[in-house]
Amino acid sequence: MSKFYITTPIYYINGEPHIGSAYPTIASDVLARYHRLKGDEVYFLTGSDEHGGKIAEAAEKAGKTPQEFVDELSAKFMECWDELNISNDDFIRTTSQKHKTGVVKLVEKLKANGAIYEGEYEGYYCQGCEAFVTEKDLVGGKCPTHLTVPQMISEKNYFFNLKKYLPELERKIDTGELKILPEHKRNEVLGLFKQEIGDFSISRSSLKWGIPLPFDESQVVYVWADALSNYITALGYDSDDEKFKKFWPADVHIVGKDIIKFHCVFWPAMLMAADLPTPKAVYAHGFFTVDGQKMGKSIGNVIDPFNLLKEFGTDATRYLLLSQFPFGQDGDIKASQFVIQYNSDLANGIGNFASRVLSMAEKYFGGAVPAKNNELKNQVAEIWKSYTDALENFQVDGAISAIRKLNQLGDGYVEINKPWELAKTDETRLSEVVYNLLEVLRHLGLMLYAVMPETAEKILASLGQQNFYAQNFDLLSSWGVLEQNTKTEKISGLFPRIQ
RNA sequence: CGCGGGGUAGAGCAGCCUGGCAGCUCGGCGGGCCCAUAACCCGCAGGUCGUCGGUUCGAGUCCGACCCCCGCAACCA
Repeated sequence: MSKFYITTPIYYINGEPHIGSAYPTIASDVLARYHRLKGDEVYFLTGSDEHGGKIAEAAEKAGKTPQEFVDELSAKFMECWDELNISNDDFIRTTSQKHKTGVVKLVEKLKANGAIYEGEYEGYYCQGCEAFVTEKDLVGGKCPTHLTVPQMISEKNYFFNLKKYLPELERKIDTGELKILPEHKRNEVLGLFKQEIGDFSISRSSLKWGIPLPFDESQVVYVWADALSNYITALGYDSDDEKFKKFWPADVHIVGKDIIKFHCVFWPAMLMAADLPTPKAVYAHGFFTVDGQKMGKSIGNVIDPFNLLKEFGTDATRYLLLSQFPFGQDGDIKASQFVIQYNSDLANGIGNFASRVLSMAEKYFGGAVPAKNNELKNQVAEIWKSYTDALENFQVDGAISAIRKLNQLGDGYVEINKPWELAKTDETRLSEVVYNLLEVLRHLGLMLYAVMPETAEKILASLGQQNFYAQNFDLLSSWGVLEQNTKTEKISGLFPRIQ
């Protein structure tokens, strides 16, 4: 039994949870559930990034203190994950005491190891925003919100000596000691090393809403040093030694492609500087457009996960989001496609298959599993292989393809064998066919568990397999687990059609 | 010369790394079936794979040039 530590990004909560944060969270949940089913000891972490100027600003706009503001929003995120049936083991908040002490210890360690030096940060500073702005933010040389010309000022900052760690880091990425996936993202990161990568500042004096720097309390730990640390502070870096030792390094950080550089360069370098192992893999997922356009409030095409949940329910929402395009690539989501796909894959596909198979068992055998038969053993084993291969490589969409294939195998098998005719002519053959169908349904349920846990449980329960996750996975995924005379029960309305 | 993604059937996508029958889902059309959630199965139509050139016995795939679209990202460290 091995361990599996998987993380999502921690979301910057200056707004409500939306589909952009739900997507990687669901995908990570699928991977976490798969590994648990396999028997791995899993630690699945998500959380919220709650410091920084933007949050202070948003809080002020809402007439709240920053702490009140993030308390409310982080609760919203937790509620959303709860409704999506996310099985995270912890939800790390960067304003939590556990995190703060961890960050302080990490920064002290970096300082002690000589990885931090004092320097000057130069940039345009907008008095109105009370923050540094980049030239890109300016409109006609002025701050777009305050319509003033920002001043070029410099302040004392503490810098992280990134350069010192780059050659060793490049080697790790090159040799695959730190895997960056998908492949093209790895090339992108290696490309960064060919350009100049400058040291970055890990503190700010102009910010108030953050963690005070232990060796200079006039400064605050700058966001990235603060946020990235969550992956170790959640495990109790320097406070809960046992948990930390057991799960660190992370097996995979699931990240958005916008934050690759921070996760593949800054973060591993910081870890190296603190004498800690680097993560085994960073997996970057893609972004999506909605109906061909970038999702945005101004366009009005934002998809709210709570609305999807209301319309389709937890399991279908999970399925629909993950099946739009390959995980790890960009793609487009069409709102109109959801209903179509729900009906075809879930109602007509999985729901109907479960329904037809279980009612045959009921009708022809009085709801008892007939004698075993191995006719579909090899075909199902092959589909399992594509399923596990996909998930071992974080290809969540590949698992969905395997599920579809198994569903098709089952439906096709019904047509070929025509049980309704066998019922009149050949009782023995009928029992073989129905056994095979029930066993296919069991495998389908098992494969569904990672993606649609509630549906999986319903299907497996209908076959008398309530305690499936407590069992040995190799056995469980092999053919012929369903014992003769096991009681079956019909399910109704697994996925009712949507008109 | 900032960086990245992309252009393959009516729609959405895979295939390209590692060249060898152009594939999947939805939709359309036709047929079959009656176990099932008006579900399921089979077949058909539909593509000069963005353009031009090159390499090759063979190019969607490799090389070069060009055209066009999108993003720099989830509301913004």
